[in-house]
Amino acid sequence: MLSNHNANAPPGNRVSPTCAQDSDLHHPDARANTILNALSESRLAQLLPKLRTVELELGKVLYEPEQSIDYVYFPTAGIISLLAAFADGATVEAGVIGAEGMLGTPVVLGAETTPHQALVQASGQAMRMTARDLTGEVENDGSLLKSMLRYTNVMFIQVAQTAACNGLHTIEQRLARWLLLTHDRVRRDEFLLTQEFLSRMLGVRRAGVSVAANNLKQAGAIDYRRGNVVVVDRKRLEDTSCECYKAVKQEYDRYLNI
Amino acid sequence: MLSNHNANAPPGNRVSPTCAQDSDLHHPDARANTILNALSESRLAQLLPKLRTVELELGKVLYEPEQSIDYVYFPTAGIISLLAAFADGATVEAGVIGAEGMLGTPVVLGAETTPHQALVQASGQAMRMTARDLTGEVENDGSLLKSMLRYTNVMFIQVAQTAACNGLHTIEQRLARWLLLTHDRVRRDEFLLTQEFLSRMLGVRRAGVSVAANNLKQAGAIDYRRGNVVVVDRKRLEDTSCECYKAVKQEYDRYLNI
DNA sequence: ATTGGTCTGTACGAAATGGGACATAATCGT
DNA sequence: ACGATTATGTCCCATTTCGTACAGACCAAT
Repeated sequence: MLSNHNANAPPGNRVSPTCAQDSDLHHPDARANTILNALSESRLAQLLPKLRTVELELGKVLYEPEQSIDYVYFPTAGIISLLAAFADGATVEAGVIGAEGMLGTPVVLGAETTPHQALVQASGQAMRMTARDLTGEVENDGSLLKSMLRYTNVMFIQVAQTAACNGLHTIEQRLARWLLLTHDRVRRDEFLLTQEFLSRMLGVRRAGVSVAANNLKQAGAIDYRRGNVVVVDRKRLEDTSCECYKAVKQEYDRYLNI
Repeated sequence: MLSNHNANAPPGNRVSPTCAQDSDLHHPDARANTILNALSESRLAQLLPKLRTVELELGKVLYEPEQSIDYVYFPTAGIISLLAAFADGATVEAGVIGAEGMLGTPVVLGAETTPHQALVQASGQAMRMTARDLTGEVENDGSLLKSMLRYTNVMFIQVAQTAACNGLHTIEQRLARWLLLTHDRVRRDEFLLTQEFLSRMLGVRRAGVSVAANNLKQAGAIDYRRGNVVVVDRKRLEDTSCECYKAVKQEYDRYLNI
């Protein structure tokens, strides 16, 4: 689930997982993921033998474009980016996935491959299941499917908003938005992030990121020091960002609260 | 289904619907839509009482942002655009829907509203069903759901590619791509289209569209005259467009041929 | 034919971004 | 401590796009 940070919250604090559906947390790992957490205790218990906890290592590529999908991932911490890659090596992020969702929606939708690259943007852990197992489990019982489809809907909304945002807004606005998306999911005020990496997420030059990041730094919104970003003033970030952030956040909040 | 046009095809020709699953076309209207056409004759017969043919009138708004979805539409001819709208009145197209798909995927995914505007971009017809009926039908039998989910997957891919495209490519490239997307779906070489309209689809100034369209005209790719576009040399359009067109086309072809 | 509305081509300066390069600063490994 | 590596800030110039404006072209109705 996405955290609601206060401005100037102390760095390094962690928001404890809330709103577990069943009060007895027999499966704390799985329950940290919103999709799995939506399942009944018994349904989750059925699933657990097929789920395995794996580390999400920073920079690791989980899906390669046009290759078959072997596993789906339900993150419990960390962030995964979905990237469009081009022949000339350019990349642009289409969407971002945290503990509120899953990597592998194409499997749910009946596809066996994806044209996108999936990349760990912030390290963490995930519950992993084979695509084959997932397909089988969906046949058994509809609750998991429903949970995943509801997530697919907000993910679609996020990607659609990114399409509009990339066309209309400045690098600085988009950077602020991107940092907010990350802040929500990483649930820390400090995270690792080079400008080179950011430039490949936003699909712009690194020099452009450098200028934009510096502006945010001068404005007191963030602190930036050699691959280490600290969100200093979240409110200011929100003010700098375009309305795209709030529009999508609203949909995610609705998704999380139903 | 999307037509495969030859360059310089005579204007006004129509590609007859192909690959109907059942040889006896008892429901020619419905069978013109790829999703409905994927259904068995008996399953389609069950559905027909709840489907009604409606006109898609040019410029008509089918969904308004944040309002509840009353109907889903399976186009048999014509095009529907999915738009992101902003507070200052700006709009950008996130995706485009023709007879290969449907408007209303959020209903399939369990949502009751959509943040997007849906707008008829090219007139035609659609089979319409209430969102409530659709939800009920999905419970009955999985074949319709599977068909719709497979479409949702390619739609997602289209939107993701649009996100990348809007960030990386020039107005001229994006315009060429947009015309190709329209050409595939309208199945005519000539269609109605003002530059003002195009500017709201691409999220750029009308003056920018004017220059780009003129370049395409000078290059002999299209003819353009007061809201009337003619695709003269499709190959040239494809060469002008970015790789985004072919990347998505490939996914749609795969979707259509399975 | 005239008129009014719509659509299109074009112009100008301003702003944003790209392509490419380089110097500086921080960090790491030895 | 020191050199190598990596990350960042900055610069120049070219290109693209924006914001705005205006005139010409086309069309429809009178």
